[in-house]
Parts: sequence; structure tokens; C-alpha cells
Amino acid sequence: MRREFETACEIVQAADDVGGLQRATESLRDGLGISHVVYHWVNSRGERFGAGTYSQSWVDHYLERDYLRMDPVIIGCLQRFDPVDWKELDWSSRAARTMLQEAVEFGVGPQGYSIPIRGPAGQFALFTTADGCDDTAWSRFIAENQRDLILTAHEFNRKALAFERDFDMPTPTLSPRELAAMTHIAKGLNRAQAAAEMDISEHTLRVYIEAARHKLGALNTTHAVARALSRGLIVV
Amino acid sequence: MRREFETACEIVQAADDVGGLQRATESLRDGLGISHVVYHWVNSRGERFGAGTYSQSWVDHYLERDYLRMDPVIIGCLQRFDPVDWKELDWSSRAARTMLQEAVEFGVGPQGYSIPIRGPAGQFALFTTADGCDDTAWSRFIAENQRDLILTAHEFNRKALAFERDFDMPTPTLSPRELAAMTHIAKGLNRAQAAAEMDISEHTLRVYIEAARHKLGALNTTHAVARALSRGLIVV
DNA sequence: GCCCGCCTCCCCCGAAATGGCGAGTGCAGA
DNA sequence: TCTGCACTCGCCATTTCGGGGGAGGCGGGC
Repeated sequence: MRREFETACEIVQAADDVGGLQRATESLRDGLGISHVVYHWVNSRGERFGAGTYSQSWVDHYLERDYLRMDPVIIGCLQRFDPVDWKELDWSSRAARTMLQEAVEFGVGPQGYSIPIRGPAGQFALFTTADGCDDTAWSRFIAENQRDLILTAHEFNRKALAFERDFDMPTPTLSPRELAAMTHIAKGLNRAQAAAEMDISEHTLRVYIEAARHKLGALNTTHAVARALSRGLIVV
Repeated sequence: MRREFETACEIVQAADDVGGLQRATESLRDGLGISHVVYHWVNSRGERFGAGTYSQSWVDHYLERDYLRMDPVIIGCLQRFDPVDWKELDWSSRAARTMLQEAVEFGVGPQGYSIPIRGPAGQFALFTTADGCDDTAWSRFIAENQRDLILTAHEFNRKALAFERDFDMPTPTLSPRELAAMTHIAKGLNRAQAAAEMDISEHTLRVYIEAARHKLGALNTTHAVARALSRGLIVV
């Protein structure tokens, strides 16, 4: 691992708040001589936060335009799990192209490389490096640093999860029947069908669903399914 | 990266079926001189498969006893996203201890290190190394190889996802309002609340939900939410 | 041995969601 | 320019869900 990555990882490991992650991104940016290093994180409650070198004005602009909802980097990374060069993403919509152009005006991109990672409870993180260099220089940069970037992303994730664990509610345990019931419901069966599938009465199935709902602290069945999926309790 | 890892990664990259992954695990096991290397994978349809060096008799025994449902390695890794040494897991239940004892009799463990990774559509993968050595030797082994193991796990995942992409159906595109509506529903709001949140009539909200349902090929709203979550279209 | 959690079944009723019928505006890409 | 898609609104009948009761058996952990 190159020295600048080692340094950044050490800062991450020593961090005891988001500010520590922030310093790590700055250290890595300076060490690598690129324009941006950003770690963006959605915790299990859907709260977003970020640590990185983007200017406040770009972040404000980005949020103001609600780019979170259409940013091809976000959209694309939510649908894959291997690192992606921004050039591979779908920039076909006009809104996306507009956004990229504005980003460049704010000193972000056009080159970028983002590493997505998902956590067990719906957490989602993106570790991004970006620069304004040309394609060949960027390709070389990625080829040389890809592995170190992945490992550094892991260090960020480890720390971010540690922060969260501190004030996280434990994931409840669902019984096998509750899991089976939730799985059937998540697959789109209604209560009667799910009950038939499990060969139990519809009422019994309801008991499972309600038990799961209460354990998950969910407001209704759909919410319970969403939570169970997000926490990796069931798989559709 | 140590040579044995490089070799394994090259085999993975060249693989065009599960057999290729299988050969990579064997190569890595032999190169590292440990007893087992296993890659276990649950795709987006919930189908499981594995490539690795466990004996068929252990796999049969494991499945026969339905250990998938209580294996602390599986349970634990489903709830974290950083690599874990088996010793850190919860072996307190009697069933878990029995399973570990049997595993050792079948030549698996007691030392183990598993790296979980989640994909965007509910995929879940575990890359595991295991051996019968003592604690200090194992700690040294992990300390020395942790990073290479993570990178190798990434190569396995990349290839496994590529296999799956081949016969995957394309993810539909939801409009911004549809995504917003689905997100609110997934958070447990009822239609009236979600409509109020979006400042539109309840009927309009229904139109979005139904459009999303049709695009996602879902049988009902809950199913649609499950699919949207599984495909990474929305985050709760 | 007792308690707790899991599994199973029954009834009732109000509230919510679903499905199908409409209609009109406006923006953006072919 | 024109077609399509996104966005917005209304009504009605039917199905499904949600919450409230109550009850019994069975197994594992303290």
C-alpha cells in the first residue's frame, strides 16, 4: 500500500468523529495530488452525511437542485457493487449532463471513480475520488491505485459502521415462521396466499406478520417488509 | 499483493463459470497452505451456490442439519459488513457449539475468517478462509493477509456479479415523483400521509404508486416496495 | 419446575388499500 | 411539430389490512 494511503488509513483508524474522516480525505487528496476525495454515507435510518473535500458551495448547489435523486453516480452505484469509473455510467439524460457540467464548473470531475459498499441494515456508502485530468491520465491513476482505493474505502466503512453502532438499535430477531411469512409477503403474496403457501390458517399468518411488525418497530406491513429487507433479515 | 493471491485473482478473472471460481479457491488454498478457502454466494433470486474446498460430506451434513439457518458465521456476517474472525462471533447457543465441533471433525476450522459483501439486489456473498492452526498462528496469518483477502474477495464478487448480469432482467426506471412516493410508502407512511408529505392529492399519489407497481412488475404495493429496495432504486 | 417464546387456531369490525372508470396540463425528445 | 411521458385531479365498488379480543400445546433456558 502506498504511503499516502497508509497515512489516510491511520487517520481513519484514529478518528473518533466525522471530523476525523474529513481529515483523512484531505490528507489523501493532498497525498495523491488529485482534486477531490469524498466519503458519503447513508446510515440505517436513512440519514446522510459526508466527509470530503467538495466545496460547501457545490454541496449546497447539489442539495438545492435535489441532485441526489438523479445523480448518475448515486443511481449507478446503488445498482452495482463493484467500483465504477464515472465514464461507465449512464449520462444520457439532459439533467445528468447539466449536472456534470455544473460539477466541473465547481471544480468536481469530470473524472471520477466511486466505490459503493452496502451494510447489513440498509447502510450505503460511496468512496469517491475525482479529478479534472484527461482520460489517459485518469485511467493510469485508477490502474495504479485501484486496490489501495478499495482497501481505504474499507477502512472508512469500518469506522463509519463503528460510529453508528454506538447509537444503533439492535436488529431484532425474527423467528423462522415470521421470516417465512415476511418473505412471502415481500414476494407479493397476499395474506391468504401466503397462508396457503405455509399451509397454516390466514389468522396464524397474521400473527406472524404482526409479531414481525412489532419487533421491527414498523408502522405497517409494507414498512415491516422494507425494514426486514434493509436489515438483511429476508431476501426477495 | 502476494503471488498466491495474484494467481488466484487471475484465475478468477479468467473464469467463465463456477468451476473457474472453484479452481481459484483451490489454487489459493494450496498457495497459502491453509486447509480451506470458500466462496459462498446468494444471488438476487435467493439461489445459493458455493465454490470452495469444503468436502462434499461436510456440505451434505451442513445442509442436512439445516445449519444455514443457525450458523453463527452466516448470521453474524448477515449483520455486519466488515470482515470477521470466527472467534468474534456469538457461539453461545448450544446448537452453534455443536456445529463447530462437527465442523472440526470434518476438517473445517476452528479458525476462520469471513468477508461478507452485499450486492444491490439482495445478493450476499461470503469469502471465507479456514484452518485448524492455533490462535497465535491464525492471528499472524490474518494480520499478514487481511488486505489481500479483501482484494481477492472483491475479485470473486466482481466475477459472480458478472455471471448473474448475463441472465438478469433490466431494472426499470422510476420517475422522480414515483421514487419519492415509493420512498414515503417504504418508510411506513400511508397514502394520505405520503400525499401530504409530497403536497399532492392522495389520488395523484396513487397514480405514482400504481405506475411504479406496473413498471416493477409487482403484484401489490408491498411487493413493489420490496423490489424497489432490492434493486437499489430507493433507500429507506 | 416454571416461564418465556414460538406455533397454531377462532371471531368481529372499522379503516385502508386496490382496481377501474374518467380528464386535463406541460415539458422534452424524435 | 407531434408524440409520448410525467404530473395533476375526481368518484365508486370491492378487497384487503389492522387492531381488538381469547385460547391451547410445545420446547428450551434459567
